[in-house]
Amino acid sequence: MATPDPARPGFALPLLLLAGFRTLIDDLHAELAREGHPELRPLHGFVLQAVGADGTTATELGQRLGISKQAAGKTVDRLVAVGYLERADDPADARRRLVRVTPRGADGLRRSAEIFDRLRAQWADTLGPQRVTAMEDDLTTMAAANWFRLDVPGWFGG
Amino acid sequence: MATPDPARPGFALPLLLLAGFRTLIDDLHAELAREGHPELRPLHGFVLQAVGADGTTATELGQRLGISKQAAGKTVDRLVAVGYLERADDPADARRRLVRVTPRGADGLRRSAEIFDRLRAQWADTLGPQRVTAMEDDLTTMAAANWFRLDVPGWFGG
DNA sequence: CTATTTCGTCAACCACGTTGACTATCGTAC
DNA sequence: GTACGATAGTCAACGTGGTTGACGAAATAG
Repeated sequence: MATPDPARPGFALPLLLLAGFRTLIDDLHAELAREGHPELRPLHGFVLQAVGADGTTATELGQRLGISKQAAGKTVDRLVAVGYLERADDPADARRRLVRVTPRGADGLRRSAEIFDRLRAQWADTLGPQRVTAMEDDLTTMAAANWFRLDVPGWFGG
Repeated sequence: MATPDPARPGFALPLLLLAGFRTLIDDLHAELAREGHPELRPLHGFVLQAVGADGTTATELGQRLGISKQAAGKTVDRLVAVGYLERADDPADARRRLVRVTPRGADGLRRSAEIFDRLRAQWADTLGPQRVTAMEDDLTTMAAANWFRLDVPGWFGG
């Protein structure tokens, strides 16, 4: 299983995509930990990104991430507990609880983006810029429908 | 978040790799369900693959998958419950419980491989065979170290 | 004013992973 | 032949990230 089986070419591709993803994510978080964000877990970056600069609510966050509002609420709880998000009352609607990125969360987000840029540059150094662009273009073609879906029902606990 | 930000090229790559992986896995399991394997969950295929034709033990399976023997044992429990794996005593060592793929498990595995081959062929039809090969080669270069690691510590429940 | 919808939360549950502790068995060293 | 260390499997407790169902409080529509 550690090496591709030439008689089964199809099996290699999903594993390679997962391995590529994991490589980037692992490198990102190793570097984030070095830069003062050891608490930031892989999912958190995507959640912070989805909350955005304007803030949002748990229900809306769930819609953006493709998960239930309850799951979104629990994730927000964890991010609040580690200081990356904060909640505030909505003066215009007492049912809503606004979720906002804290300064620390914004710092983590900014560093994540910078680190991803550096990692992409590393890939471009090794493979050549046009190969990386080709990979992005091809994946966009084949996977556009799943681009924004972060939930993985049935995959990681469904 | 639904479209890549040109100012942040690095952010797109991991999301695209994840989306590509998910696309293949989702398509695989949609087709597997159609072919009589609705119970087969995404992780199961990798586990069956890791068990292999010769069978193994829970501890060895854990080592192959990079997870603890306890986690491997629980996963085997689930696969046994749905009929894809079976346990047997090792006549030569009463401590060991051999784990083997059942005929149904072998059928699922064979179909998975065939479906992956067809999906790869679809990608090759759309992108051109040399682009798919290039993607595989490039991912092998960048992600070889994570090729066989299926565990995602800190990612999906760590 | 009442009926409906929406937001957030609580509770129970599942999948998948962890660590620690424990039993039973094997292999070896004496 | 017995004592001992290493190994296989399991149990228990827990953490993370999901699910569905139920419910109260607040907004909105009639």
